[in-house]
Amino acid sequence: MGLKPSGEMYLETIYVLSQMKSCVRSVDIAEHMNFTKPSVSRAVGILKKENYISVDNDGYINFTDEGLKLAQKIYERHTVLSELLMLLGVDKETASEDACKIEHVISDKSFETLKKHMKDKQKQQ
Amino acid sequence: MGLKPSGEMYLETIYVLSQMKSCVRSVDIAEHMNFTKPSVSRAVGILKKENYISVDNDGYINFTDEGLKLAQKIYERHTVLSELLMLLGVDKETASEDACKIEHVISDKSFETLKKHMKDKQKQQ
DNA sequence: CCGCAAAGTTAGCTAAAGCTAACCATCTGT
DNA sequence: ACAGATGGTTAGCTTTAGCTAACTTTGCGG
Repeated sequence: MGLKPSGEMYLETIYVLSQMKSCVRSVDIAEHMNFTKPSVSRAVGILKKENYISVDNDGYINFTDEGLKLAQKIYERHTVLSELLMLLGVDKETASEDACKIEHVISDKSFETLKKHMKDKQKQQ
Repeated sequence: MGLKPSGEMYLETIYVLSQMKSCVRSVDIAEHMNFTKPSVSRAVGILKKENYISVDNDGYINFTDEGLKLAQKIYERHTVLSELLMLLGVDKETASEDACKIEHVISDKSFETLKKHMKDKQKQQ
């Protein structure tokens, strides 16, 4: 039935971590998000049950096709939104924080519009 | 401790209703937001307890100074954000829906930046 | 005056998503 | 070989914010 902001946040974190290190475990997520192990354990269980990730016997997490697609989508939103805010003069810290919130609630339609606007703006500068 | 998105949404709704009709009651909010009376009853109780509104003996709702200020702030965010999205080409419906979500999570800093950008954009067109 | 409709409240359910405490299973170092 | 660290899970608490069912209060119409 589609992920909630919280689930998307976990997925995005897994994506980011998977680009920084070869293998991602629950404990890495907990560390990175500053959540407790049980919280992560449950969230990972849900992502697995809903077929966004798989977890092998050693506790290493891998995306399913659907999971990867969604993670990349969220991550793109994050980067585009924070770049856009920064382009307009918002400091990096704030831009990233706000992008983190907006990325989970904005519609595809609005996001694509903003993305196009950002590209144009980027060119003309 | 500051209102959550849900509380802000109620406040904004009261503000909008108060501009459409002389008096606002809980049942009007319920009608407008498509929530049940008990849900609204609790929310109104919280807004009252936290001093954003007062409710007189007849059930009519009025803002406190703080409540009005916050309601106007949220409402301004809503209008500016949806105008901005529309200016960039997003349809009214979607723009309003997205504004509704973003208005509760964006920082003052980013909002003011976007607002300024919108004004500029508005002028040059 | 009786009865109904409208407005509000109370009690209690649910789901989401964080938490702690406590436990289990490995793996490692002396 | 066994103690402790590391990683994960289970059970159960808390808050938020929606819901239904059922109640109270009030104001009318006939």
